[in-house]
Amino acid sequence: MRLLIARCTVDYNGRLDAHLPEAVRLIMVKADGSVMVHADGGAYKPLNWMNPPNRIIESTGTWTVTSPKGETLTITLHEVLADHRHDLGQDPGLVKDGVEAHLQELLAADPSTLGEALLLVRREYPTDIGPVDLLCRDAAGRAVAVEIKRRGEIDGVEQLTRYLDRLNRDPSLKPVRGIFAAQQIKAQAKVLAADRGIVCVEVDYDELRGIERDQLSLF
Amino acid sequence: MRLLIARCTVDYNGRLDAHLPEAVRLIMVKADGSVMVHADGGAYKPLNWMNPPNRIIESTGTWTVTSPKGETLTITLHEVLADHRHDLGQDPGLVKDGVEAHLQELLAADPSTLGEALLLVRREYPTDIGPVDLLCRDAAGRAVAVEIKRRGEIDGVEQLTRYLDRLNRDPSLKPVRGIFAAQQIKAQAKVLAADRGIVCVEVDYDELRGIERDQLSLF
DNA sequence: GTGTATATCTCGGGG
DNA sequence: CCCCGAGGTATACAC
Repeated sequence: MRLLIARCTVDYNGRLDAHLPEAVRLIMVKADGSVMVHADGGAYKPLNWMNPPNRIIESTGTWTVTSPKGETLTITLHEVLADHRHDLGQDPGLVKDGVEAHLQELLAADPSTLGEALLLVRREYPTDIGPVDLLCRDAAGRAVAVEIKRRGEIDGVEQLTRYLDRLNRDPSLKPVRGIFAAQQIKAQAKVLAADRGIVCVEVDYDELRGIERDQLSLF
Repeated sequence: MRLLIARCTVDYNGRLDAHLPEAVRLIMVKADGSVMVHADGGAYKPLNWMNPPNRIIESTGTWTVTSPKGETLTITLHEVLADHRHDLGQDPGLVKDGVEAHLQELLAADPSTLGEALLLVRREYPTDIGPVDLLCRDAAGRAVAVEIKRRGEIDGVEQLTRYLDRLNRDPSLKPVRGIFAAQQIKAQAKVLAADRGIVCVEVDYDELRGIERDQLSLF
């Protein structure tokens, strides 16, 4: 990684055109060819950047960074105040917990946590406009589509509505009803869901995880 | 701005839980209190970060960053390889061109570029679920709602549909029809729009800008 | 590769 | 303050 502190002007031409007037900034060049221009505030997004892969041409006082997609970043260096180089090596990577995928796993493992007797048919059940998070059958054998979000907002209800519309065109499934599950569901989303006959369920992630742990500890 | 190169482990607890095993990384602390932990790849997103405002407590070998929202970032320093400090000063900021706002300006200035005689009623016409990009009247005096996107995708059609649904509840506007305008519209979005009686128009931004320039040069 | 959905999205604007 | 919409969104994942 190379860290340059320099008084510079920067021009980006690509998906849009952008220009940075002269000022002192941090220019970061990563081992994979990424280039970022940072100001001393406004975390964490750089003012300008180029995603890898890139070709970096360094001539006197000017860096030209080109991507295969035809984007260019031109950095004009007026004064270089520091130029640090460090070898960081490969990063072992981030371990995450608490995102939607986990919630989906937990609910797939036991759909009855949604408040009624449900049997999982398939996770990521495919339709021609995208996959439904869970497709289940209820006690009476009727199809139930479940859309899972970490935070339930209006877009999620729209999404589930589109899926229901699609699924209900399949005679082997029809009639399909919907359950919208999330850790928290916003009032607007609840109103829209109610309007469309979709049931809302707020699930407690920590509790769910606790239940799973308890079940595992039985063995 | 402070730039630390250090062998470290990092833990984030907040909107989710995340952990970084021991490795050499860049730790960037900005003047506004932002903290970012970068690896030597994977532009431009940090592995971990905290947005300002923050309280940073530095004790021997451990940094604890706390936000008012109850998020915490704990950095354990195993070995500090470098510690650079630089004063960058205030940044004059970025100048952009070519985004949706500009497209909206150009179409507002001359809605007839959408392919028929239209008269602008108002930009950002307010409804209680959000503002419609353009509200116009056609040659026959009928209301037309226009949704503008840089790239036309399925979400944009959903958005316009919601607006039309709202606007059609207003007797002074009803019936309102929709035009979905974008530089490029995806096939799926076109299908959904057609299904809902919404007209799709692909506009050429460069040409539009050219026309504007020509008109200006008449004066 | 395209299409779809997620994100500690970030960021800015308006009520 | 929240809510909403845009983004050079980036990123992962299924088809």
